[in-house]
Amino acid sequence: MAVETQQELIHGLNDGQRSAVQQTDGPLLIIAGPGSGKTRVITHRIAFMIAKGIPSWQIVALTFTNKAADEMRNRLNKLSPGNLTWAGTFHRFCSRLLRQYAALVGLQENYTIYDMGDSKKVLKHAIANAEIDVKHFSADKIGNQISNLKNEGVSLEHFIPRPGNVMDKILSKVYPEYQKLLQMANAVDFDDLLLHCVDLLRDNPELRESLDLKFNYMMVDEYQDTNRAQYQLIRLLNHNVQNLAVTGDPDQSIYGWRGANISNILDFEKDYPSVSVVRLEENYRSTKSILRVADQLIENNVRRKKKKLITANDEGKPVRLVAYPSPQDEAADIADSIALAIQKGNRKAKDFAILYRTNWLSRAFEHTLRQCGVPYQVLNGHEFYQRKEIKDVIAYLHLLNNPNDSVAFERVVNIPSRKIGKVTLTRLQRYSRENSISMMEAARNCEQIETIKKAVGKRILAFVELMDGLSKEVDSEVEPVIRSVLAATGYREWLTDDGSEEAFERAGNVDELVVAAQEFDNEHPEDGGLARYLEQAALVSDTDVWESDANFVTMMTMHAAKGLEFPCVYVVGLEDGLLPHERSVGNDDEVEEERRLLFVGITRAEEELQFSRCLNRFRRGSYWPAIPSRFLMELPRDEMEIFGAQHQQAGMTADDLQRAIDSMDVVDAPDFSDLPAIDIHASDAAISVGGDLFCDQENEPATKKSAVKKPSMASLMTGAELAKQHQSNAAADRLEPEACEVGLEVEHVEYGVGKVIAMTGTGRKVTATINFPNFGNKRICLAFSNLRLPG
DNA sequence: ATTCGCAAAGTTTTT
DNA sequence: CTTTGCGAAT
Repeated sequence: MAVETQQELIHGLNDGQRSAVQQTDGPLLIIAGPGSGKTRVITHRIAFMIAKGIPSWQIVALTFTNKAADEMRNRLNKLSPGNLTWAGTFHRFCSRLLRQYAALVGLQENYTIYDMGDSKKVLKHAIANAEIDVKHFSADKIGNQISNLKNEGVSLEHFIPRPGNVMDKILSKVYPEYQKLLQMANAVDFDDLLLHCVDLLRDNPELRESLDLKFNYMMVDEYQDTNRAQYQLIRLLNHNVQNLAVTGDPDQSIYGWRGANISNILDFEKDYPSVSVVRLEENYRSTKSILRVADQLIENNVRRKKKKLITANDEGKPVRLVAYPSPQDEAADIADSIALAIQKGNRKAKDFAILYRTNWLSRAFEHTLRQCGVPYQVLNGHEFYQRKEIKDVIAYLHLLNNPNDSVAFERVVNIPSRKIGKVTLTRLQRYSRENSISMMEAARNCEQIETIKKAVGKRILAFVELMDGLSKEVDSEVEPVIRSVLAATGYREWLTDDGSEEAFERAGNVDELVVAAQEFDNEHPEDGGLARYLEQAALVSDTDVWESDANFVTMMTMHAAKGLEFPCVYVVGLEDGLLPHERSVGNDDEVEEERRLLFVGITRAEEELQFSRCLNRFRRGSYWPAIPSRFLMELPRDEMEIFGAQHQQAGMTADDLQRAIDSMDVVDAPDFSDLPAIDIHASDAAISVGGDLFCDQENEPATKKSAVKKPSMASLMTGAELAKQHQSNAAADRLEPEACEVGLEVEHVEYGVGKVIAMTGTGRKVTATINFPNFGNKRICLAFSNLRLPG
């Protein structure tokens, strides 16, 4: 019977897939291009192992998101019911491991996982305690450095500051203090979850060996996105027993910025010399025309192993590239197209995805989709859990679960107001630091603190008693605990006190939290409880909340889209500075990562794909001409459909472009789903020619060019456009920062005419000190002001 | 202790 | 142009 099952499991797989499934032992590297049936291979491989007689509890599968893990578990349960394979994210895996061995790294099992906001608060305390002047290194910078160290697997005792390095000198003071505060709070940050586990295994050889044996078979998905700490963890758990299979695609490595090390996958063959390598190159997802676009784009990366994308799928429709006058047009047209396709019955809402580089780009689309009555879901971050009211309630739960959680203490001690203010808090903090105890302990002993008056101490003790009382009510279910907290603190009443609409909405969010907790209780009858609930709340990711079955248009970042697929994909905002992001230009490796990001975006599409960019983009207060993304030059434009660039020709000046923009007739949204396209080929369109506007990166950025707009026929403009025009006109004769010099007469909207008497700063921070006859001297940052020449 | 007002900074991407 | 954070005032 077992043999028959094994046969069934490899039936219908291609050669590469089959060989990956059948090689259950020893190190295995699966290079899997997009849409190559990777998840299928992984699940079938695990089922195959189980069918072979390998105990399922010896198998661990590490995935990138919880969603991917759920998906895997579901599929696996169909192939192999009742199996005990552990599937989950690295962070969850480590979290579980740490709960068990917390004491070995100086924690208690009920430790708290701090999110970024929480860790930042701790960091600020650490910086203050270390008496570091944050003049030239911001707290964020320092935090990033610590995070980078941790991602590199450098724990405190392995950190050796380089002599003469200023940042290292700061880190040598802040890093230890930060870790000390975390430990006192019995808390970890995200990076610590991994790092503590690495330390745990490194420092306890016999434990390491037993776990190595216990997790006999390991699989790691998205291996190209693992960082050094994760790499070390994997190596530590696959030393004696090397039944390790990793899957990944170097072309989809998009997390370098958070420490992902692309050489982890490129060097896998060196790390495990006896490795077998399987390549899954056939794509089952996309049309030929989409794949050619993806292929040609990624060919431009230098640091890469060549790989071909092949598919037996149809040719499909040509990929579209559209230039819109403004983001409003972009959003309106795309929403219209989607609405029309749905209306005509060609598509469902859930067939569409709108992908972008940064989260804020979703706003315009939310607006237009709502107007068109198209249902949508936006995946952005842990937005729900970041709300003040939610964080407040969760903080109470954290404090109940882990009374030493000082960040939670500081958050809720005066919410609702208990007349325990900033000064009192500072006194408690000092006491807690001097005695190396948590805030809660300090509060308990507040009568010992001379500087705290009796009356205040009484209020503090009342709070301590409140929490003590609540902690007795903590039981196996979460929902009743939240209800007790709300009841005992009067939080909800405090929230709705002012009767405002906003307050009402917030109360609604709190209610939603209660419902979510209830659901959690129902779904986790065995393995629930406060600790697990809080762990889950801390480790949810963007895509985890994505509802793949519900009928919504999906909007998310290209990062979040990894691993997903949609029939129709819109990749929007393809402008230099957005993609590639302005913070990566100038660094070749980072630009290559941006290119991979677009590659990921493209390869999400099954049947239809549209790129778009805008000629103007609203940034920092007003509209600026936007340069097309350099990646657009790298696509096979001769086979794509190009819209909206009709007026652009090689050799245009900025003014010419502006005139073209003003007379653009793309305002009436073209209907792509239906009309025969006006096919403007590359030879006709300026963006192909390398006209200096688009291709010559040596040129000054557009933001520095004159932004003069010629008025166009008002009768043809919508209200939004008029508003936009107005704004542009306001900026029309705006003084260019580099034209400003001492002695110049300038005019300010509010202060009138004045004379520049001094200039300070460089780049965007150039500031002029200007003497206005009626207002005296004013310091004005040129990049943000509306200075103009008088007259 | 809270509230108000002004100034500076700012927009990646996420476990 | 917004938001956030800090400082001063009540």
